[in-house]
Amino acid sequence: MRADADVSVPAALIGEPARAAMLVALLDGRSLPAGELARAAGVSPATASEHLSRLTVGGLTTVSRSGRHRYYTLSGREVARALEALQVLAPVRAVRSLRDARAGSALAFARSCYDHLAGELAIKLTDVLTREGAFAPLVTGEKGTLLNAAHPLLADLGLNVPVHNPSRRPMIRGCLDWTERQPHLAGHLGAAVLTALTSRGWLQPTPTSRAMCLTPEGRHGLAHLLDIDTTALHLPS
Amino acid sequence: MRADADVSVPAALIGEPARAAMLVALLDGRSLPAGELARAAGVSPATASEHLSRLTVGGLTTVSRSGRHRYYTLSGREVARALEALQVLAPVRAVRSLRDARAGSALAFARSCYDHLAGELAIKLTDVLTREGAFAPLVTGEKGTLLNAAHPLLADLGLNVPVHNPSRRPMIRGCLDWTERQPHLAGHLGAAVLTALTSRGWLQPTPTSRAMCLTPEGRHGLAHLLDIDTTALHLPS
DNA sequence: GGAGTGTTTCGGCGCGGGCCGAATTGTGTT
DNA sequence: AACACAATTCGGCCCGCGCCGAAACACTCC
Repeated sequence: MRADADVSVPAALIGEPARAAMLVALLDGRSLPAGELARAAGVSPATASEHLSRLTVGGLTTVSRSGRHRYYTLSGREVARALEALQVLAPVRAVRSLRDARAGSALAFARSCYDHLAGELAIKLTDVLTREGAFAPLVTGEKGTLLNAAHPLLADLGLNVPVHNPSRRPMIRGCLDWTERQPHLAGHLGAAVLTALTSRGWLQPTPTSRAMCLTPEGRHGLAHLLDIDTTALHLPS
Repeated sequence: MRADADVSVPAALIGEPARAAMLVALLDGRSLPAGELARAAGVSPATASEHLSRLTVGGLTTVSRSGRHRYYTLSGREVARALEALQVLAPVRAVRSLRDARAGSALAFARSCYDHLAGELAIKLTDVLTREGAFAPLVTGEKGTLLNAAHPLLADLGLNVPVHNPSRRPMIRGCLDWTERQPHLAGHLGAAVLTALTSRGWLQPTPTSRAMCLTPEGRHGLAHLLDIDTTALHLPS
């Protein structure tokens, strides 16, 4: 028998700008050391340490120590889910500087979202795959249905998609893209696409943010793959 | 172009015990007047009013005035989603009194969850329907697949389920039950089941909480429908 | 119009907690 | 052993805000 659960506890943990910034920095599934998270949140190491301690006690993050660093990571997919659900409710943050605008446009173009790709590029990919019948139109937060596991685009990326997947995690899932306001490809396949793109050097993670950087080879490769002009792919300058 | 959204804003709104209590009270989709929400949260009307004002400015709730009452309601399904996602992360609240225990057991047995049914009874229903092949086993947060639209249990409830549904809302969805730790039936069908049960007087909403009260007729009707002994259905005393 | 009730606004109190600098612990490096 | 660096703990400051009582509105009903 379980009494009522208090929603306010995890919400209060997330509802603090510094902590929220750290959690969002971890949203792509990476493990980051305390110092880096302090910088990401714009607070002193002392403050960050206290916040991280609370987050860990509250079960939102997990620590793993390695040498003199302590790496923090989101403690599970449920945490990422909650953060995404809250992002949908979040107002737009004002752009304060040119630097912010740059960072914003880079993020808007391509960024990692937990373990898959988000942003303009992700939407382009999703659109092409949907239009060409690889899977049914995605719905935010829902499991998607695979229609053509042998779609050439997927094959070109070296992905052979099993028709039936044994794991509990859905092969295809719609994840709301909060820059584009439409669902993009997530789930197993979404993760596989991201790893394929990075492993062939088309996209590179940036050290400071979740933005993914499109390399020149990536630009040509993707233009060919998506059958569009290279100029259609913004390069965040 | 959209800059980064600040997750901490909605989270901070939810991350306050009084406000969280009011939001949870609204989780079943009802509209409640300010005074009732004040009681639900255990604060004075003055305090509740201030909280409700903040929630509304923050876009989590909507007001509609009717006479000298002001009815507040969650402003959308996204809000309910976020609350559910946070509930998964929430720790168990300690039971402080017998009164709490009573309320807890009533809630654990049957309660409304936004617009569908949750709790032990919901799990029983979901189990029977799954075992008998009405739909595939549910996964939390995912769209489910209908297998037998003409299942006798659904027919007995007067539900004729369209095989293809035109709306964007999925017919079947798995929703994590935080008392039972398994998914229960949500989506269009979940909502239809709840209305069917209440409209034939088997379940009655309680004025003060989300608990649903099983009537004697409901007890017999459901025992027959689920093909189990009436004693298997707890009556919250 | 006047009584009664639901709701909001205002003023003021007090606690919680976010913040930092300095000191401390623990772990690699030379 | 001595040093350097990451991370945490401690002490103290202070702002934000949650809370309530009293008063002001707003609306209904008589």
